[in-house]
Amino acid sequence: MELTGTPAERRRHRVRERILTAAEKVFATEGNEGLSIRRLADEIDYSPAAIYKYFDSKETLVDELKESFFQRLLEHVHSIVDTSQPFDARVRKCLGGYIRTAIEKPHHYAATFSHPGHIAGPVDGEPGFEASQKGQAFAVLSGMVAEGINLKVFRPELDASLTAKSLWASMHGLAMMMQHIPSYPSFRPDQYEITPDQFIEFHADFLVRGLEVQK
Amino acid sequence: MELTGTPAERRRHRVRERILTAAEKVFATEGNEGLSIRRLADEIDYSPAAIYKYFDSKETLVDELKESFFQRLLEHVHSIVDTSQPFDARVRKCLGGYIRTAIEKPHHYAATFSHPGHIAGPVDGEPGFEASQKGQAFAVLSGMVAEGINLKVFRPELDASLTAKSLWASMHGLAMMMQHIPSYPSFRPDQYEITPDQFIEFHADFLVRGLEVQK
DNA sequence: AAAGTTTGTGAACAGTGTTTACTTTTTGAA
DNA sequence: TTCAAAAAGTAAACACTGTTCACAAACTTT
Repeated sequence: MELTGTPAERRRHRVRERILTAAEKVFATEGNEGLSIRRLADEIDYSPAAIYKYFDSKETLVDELKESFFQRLLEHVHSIVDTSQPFDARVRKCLGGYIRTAIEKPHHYAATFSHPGHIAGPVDGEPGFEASQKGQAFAVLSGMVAEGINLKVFRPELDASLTAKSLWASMHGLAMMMQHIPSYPSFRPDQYEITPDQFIEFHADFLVRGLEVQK
Repeated sequence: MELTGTPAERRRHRVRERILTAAEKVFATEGNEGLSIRRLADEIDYSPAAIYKYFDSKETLVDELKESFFQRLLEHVHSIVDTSQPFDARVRKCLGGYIRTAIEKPHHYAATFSHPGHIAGPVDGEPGFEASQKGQAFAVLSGMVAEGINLKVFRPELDASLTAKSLWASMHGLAMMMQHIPSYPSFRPDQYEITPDQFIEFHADFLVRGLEVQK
């Protein structure tokens, strides 16, 4: 627990956090629609107008929720990538970990990528892109692809940047599908049962195989 | 122009269509948020309450918009598949066509796959799935994969159903990314310019190559 | 203790989807 | 043609939403 700043600042920070944690709880379970300023005010025993002393709008408040979610997502992927496992296993775990984390908080993930809120911002090539969360996530992915090419595991003619974008899109797609289409992975229960985790593995495998050199 | 039914029925149908086309116009440009019942009522010179004589709720109205969009999407894909082109070209055109149509009406596409509205419904294995739009779209895709396996173009150990799901998710992901992340395809303009169409092609190619037999 | 700033509030504004009671119009049969 | 039943259309209200504004209370600083 940090005890920095004047008492007033600390008090302010405490209330701000109370608002954020209350918002986080509602948003995680009911999403943006279920999160209303009045309800939030009720839960922390303040008036609705009070919240506007701490946040400019509901959107900026939710943006902070999305940002800290994306931060966790990024850290999780990073923690996998930084492992000293064989390249192949690392890639698969990284892709799978991304989807799994995305599915854990569906509302957060969908909101992050649906409204041009925080996922907008600097684009590759523009100043500040590398420092942005999006830039970091992209760097992890395209770095992995580049490594695969160097290791001669992935095809040499591949462009790391473009391939990373295709990979990300494919991961993103599965994350969205598994959220929004009921029992997406478990189609055809007559033939064989397949768990979400197994399908994620299948998907990651399907993508990685497309990159590998043909021998 | 069909002249079926009693005059009353035809009149009713005409008003219903007026509502739908007005809604379509607004929804296409401004999405669900921009489409309000009052605004709709204004545009067709009725009272807001009148609309509820034709639709149970705003949601069911929008569901109809989504449904007819998905119908067009399906028909477009079908028209490509039914071509007598070489298998490889057909697959690529089909995948690309899907994304292109999705991007043409971003709000429709995103809404269709975001809220469990009409994309919900019977799941593979349940009765009525094959007849549903989702079921038909899935049949097209998994049929193509099965054909590729038969032609020994795709790897024989692939499961057509699972693979189709992975493919669909990957397509879906790119469609969403290209909508929501500004200039997704054109990253790294310093290295080389790439148009959205070129990126879609790259993506489809990336996916298909992962399915092909290694020679 | 006085002045000034921050924090909190009740009430209102402008929206939203939806329902209710009511009137007008249209329909179908006596 | 007349007349009751059904359908179409509406104004007004309800219960929400995010947000703002004038004002009061509390805390800080001088």
